[in-house]
Formats: sequence, C-alpha cells, structure tokens
Amino acid sequence: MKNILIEKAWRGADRCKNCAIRHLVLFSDLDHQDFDRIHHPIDDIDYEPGSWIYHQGDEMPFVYTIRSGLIKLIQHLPNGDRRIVRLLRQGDLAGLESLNGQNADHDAVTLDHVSVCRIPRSVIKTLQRDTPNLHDALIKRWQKALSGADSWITKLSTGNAKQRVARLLLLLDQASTDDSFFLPTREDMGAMLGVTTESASKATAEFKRQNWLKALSHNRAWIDTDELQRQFD
Amino acid sequence: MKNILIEKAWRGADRCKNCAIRHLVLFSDLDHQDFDRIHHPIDDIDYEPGSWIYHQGDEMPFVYTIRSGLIKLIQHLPNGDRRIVRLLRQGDLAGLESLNGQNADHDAVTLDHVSVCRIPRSVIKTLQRDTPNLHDALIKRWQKALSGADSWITKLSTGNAKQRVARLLLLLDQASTDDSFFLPTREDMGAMLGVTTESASKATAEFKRQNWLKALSHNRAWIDTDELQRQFD
DNA sequence: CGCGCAATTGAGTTATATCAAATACGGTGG
DNA sequence: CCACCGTATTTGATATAACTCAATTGCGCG
Repeated sequence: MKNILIEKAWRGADRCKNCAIRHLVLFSDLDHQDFDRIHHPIDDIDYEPGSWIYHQGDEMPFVYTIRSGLIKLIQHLPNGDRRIVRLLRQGDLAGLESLNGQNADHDAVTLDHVSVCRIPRSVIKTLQRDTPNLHDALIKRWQKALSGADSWITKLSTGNAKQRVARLLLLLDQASTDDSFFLPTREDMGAMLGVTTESASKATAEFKRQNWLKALSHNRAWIDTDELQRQFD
Repeated sequence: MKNILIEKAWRGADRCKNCAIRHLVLFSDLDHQDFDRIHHPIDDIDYEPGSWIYHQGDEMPFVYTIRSGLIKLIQHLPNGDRRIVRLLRQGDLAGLESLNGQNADHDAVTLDHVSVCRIPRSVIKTLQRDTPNLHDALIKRWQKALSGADSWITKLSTGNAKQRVARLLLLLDQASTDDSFFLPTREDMGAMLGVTTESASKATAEFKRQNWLKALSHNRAWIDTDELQRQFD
C-alpha cells in the first residue's frame, strides 16, 4: 500500500492564520482570537495518488480538510460489493463522522496528489463552543455533503449506463476550474455508477468516437458539455 | 392534491416545554431558559397520507421536525425521472437546507398520517447562537442524514433487484419498534431502488411465496430477517 | 356487491453482466 | 531513446437479468 509522502507537523495554529487557501478550507472565517484557542497540533499532510487516508471502521480522532486534490469515499457491503459514495475536493471535509465519536463510515482513498490539514476533533469541539463562524462553516459543509449525496443517487444511480456516465462526466467537468477535468479509471466509474467496468468503458469509448469526449492525458479529459447535456440530461 | 388535516398554531414555546415526545425531537436538550428565547410561532401540523409538505424549488422559511409518521423525499431530474432519496421518521428533520437559505432540494410527501413541528429558521438561527445543546442536536441529525444517504447508495442502489428489495425491507424493519413495519407501494419501492414497479413487485411476490414476507394489512408487513439477511446481505 | 386502483403475472424485447480475448498505454530498465 | 512488461482499456460473443407492454387478479372502500 502506498502511503504518506510528506508530513509537516507543527504546534499551534500560527500557520493556519497565514494559510494561502484559508478562504477555501474550514477555518476561513476564524479571527486571530479564535486561532489562539487552538492548543492541539494541526498536521499538514501530503499523500501520493492511491493512498489510504483512513479505513472504514477506523476510530476517527481527526477531521480532514482538503487543501488540494481529489479523494474517493468507498463503502463496503457485507457481501464484498463496494460503491464509491462521494468524491471530495478542495474545501470539503473528510471524516465528519468523527465529530459524533463514530468510527469511519468509509475508506478514504486519494485519486490525485492530495494535501490535507488533519485537525483533531478536540480542536473542532473546543472552537465550536465559542465561535459561531465555525458553526456556520461546518453547517455549510454538511449541507453540501448531503445535497451532493442526493445528486449522487438521482443523477448517478438512475437511468441507463450511458446516461450515468454522461452525468458523471458533466459533474466532474462542472467541478473543474479550467476546461479539462479528472477522468477516473473505468473501474472507479463503475463503482460510482453501480455498473460494471466494461459498461463504463463501452460508454466512454462510444463518447470518444462521437467526439463528445477527448482524453487529454492519462487521466485528464475534455467534454462537449452542450452535446452531452442535450443527449442525456 | 390532498392537504393539511389540522393546524394548531400557537405563540411562544410553552407547549414545547411540555411536549410529550420532546426527547425525540430537535429541542430535546433545551432548558427553560432556552425556550424563553423563542419569539416566533412554532406550528404543530398534522398531514394526512399523501400530502405535500413542500415542493422541490420552494423557498424554505421553515425546518420541520417529525413527531410521528413517515415522509419520503423525492428528487426530480430534468428529464422527468424521479428518485426517492430518503425516508424520514420520528425525530428526523426535513428542510435542513433552509438553514443555509437554499430552496427545497426535494418534494416532501407524507406516506402515513404525519405530525410535525414547523419551526421558523429564525428560531433555529437565534438559538444556535447561544445554545450549544441545539448545535449538538443539529450536528447529530445532519450526520445521521448523511450516513443514511450513504447507505441508500450502497445498500439500495447496488446489486440486483431482489437484493435491493430485500435490503430495503430489512432497513424498514430495523427502523420499526414492533415486529411489523411500513410496506411501501411497489411504485415507491421502485423509486427508492432505481428499478421498475414491476421488478419491485416480482421480488416482493417471490418473497411472499417463500414465506420470508407476510403482509399483515394494507401497508404493514412482517419479514423473516434472518433468512433475508442470509440470502441477500 | 361492484368499482377503481394496486399488485401480480406473463411474454417478448432490450440492456447489462459475464467471460474471454485483443489492444493500447504508461512506466521501467537497458 | 527504445523495447518490454504489466496493467488498464477496449472490444466482441453469449447469457442473464431487467424493462416494456399487456392482461389478469386481488383488495380496499364506498
């Protein structure tokens, strides 16, 4: 199993104050006073592609806020089947269940190079008591996760295989800033959509033939959003 | 369209203090002081089966905490397809998205006789500021909704039709207090599982033939949990 | 008792899964 | 830089499960 690339541990929250992407992560709205209340180490961790951040069933002393990269959350069934139930990207939180003392609901596996801040739940608990701003940030994240979960069901688990693949590509494209986006392996696409690897492959191959999808590199692609939307939405 | 049965509006929060099921609903952990901070009317509303509580896209000035009964949340796709993405029961919250000022993500439709407390979001917002207990209650509800959404994907949208129906019955049974549980229409089962009405019907009919499922009345049933689990989990 | 809706059943069609093989691709070492 | 290897992807043939359409049965309610 691949593992952690770099771990920069540091005491206190001084670097949080000056974090270049603070506006995107959990602590966006905290003020200097708030940071002074943080007395536990917040680690800044980088993972290489394919790393496990945590496993389903693990005890969860941490919440992870994603600075960059893409993470899949995998859930296993008793019979061995597994589904990818969510993708997390910059600004999202992983391991929310830790805030209620639950064990991990999923495997969290990196698709990309991923950089996260690992925040002890005690920090969240403490700040939560006194800083309404963090509350709001948490509530927003939670709400976003929930409505994302709903879309996952209606858009990605409904309709035939081609529709599902098309909707997945549109979602991935939408989430991207530039005009290219992350193209998952066909196996992962299948696990997201509840279809086989082959079905995911057949759909993507067909889209390529129609010139609705162009592979730009190993795992980056471009799509004709208008056409895919017209055909499948 | 069927509609509201009874609406008992009242000022203040006096009745909340004495609510018989307060330990199950959102305000379980509030104290007397907290209730005195409530200055907007909380309505106590009953709906008959098949009523719309709100529609996807509606503006949402309220959150609903469910006192009794069962509610389905329906989400529509542009092409007209629709999925039931969640079921809500006693203690759950409907319309959480209102807390972020968003419009309704779903149609909320009653399956049962349903009784709810309709709480203006301003009440939540105000209390949230000062009462950590309400925070915790909200976070717990949110977390529950989210992990429920994940199960919905892995258990109810994965595997063949019979497996899905079996897992749905197991979930419904699990949520019930006595040994009978609410048996949805085949159409609703289909909308929850992403299969056709006929497929849902064929699976349930088969389970009846095997004596793994017995209909007790119109929409109540019993299952042999051990056997369904052994066969399909 | 009969009406209307829901559930069941069956036959035929289609989409997807399954199984197997061939091709493309990225990464590695010479 | 090229050749090779292992893995991912694509493709095809077949089997199977689900959908579609239509008809029948069952059930609750007036």
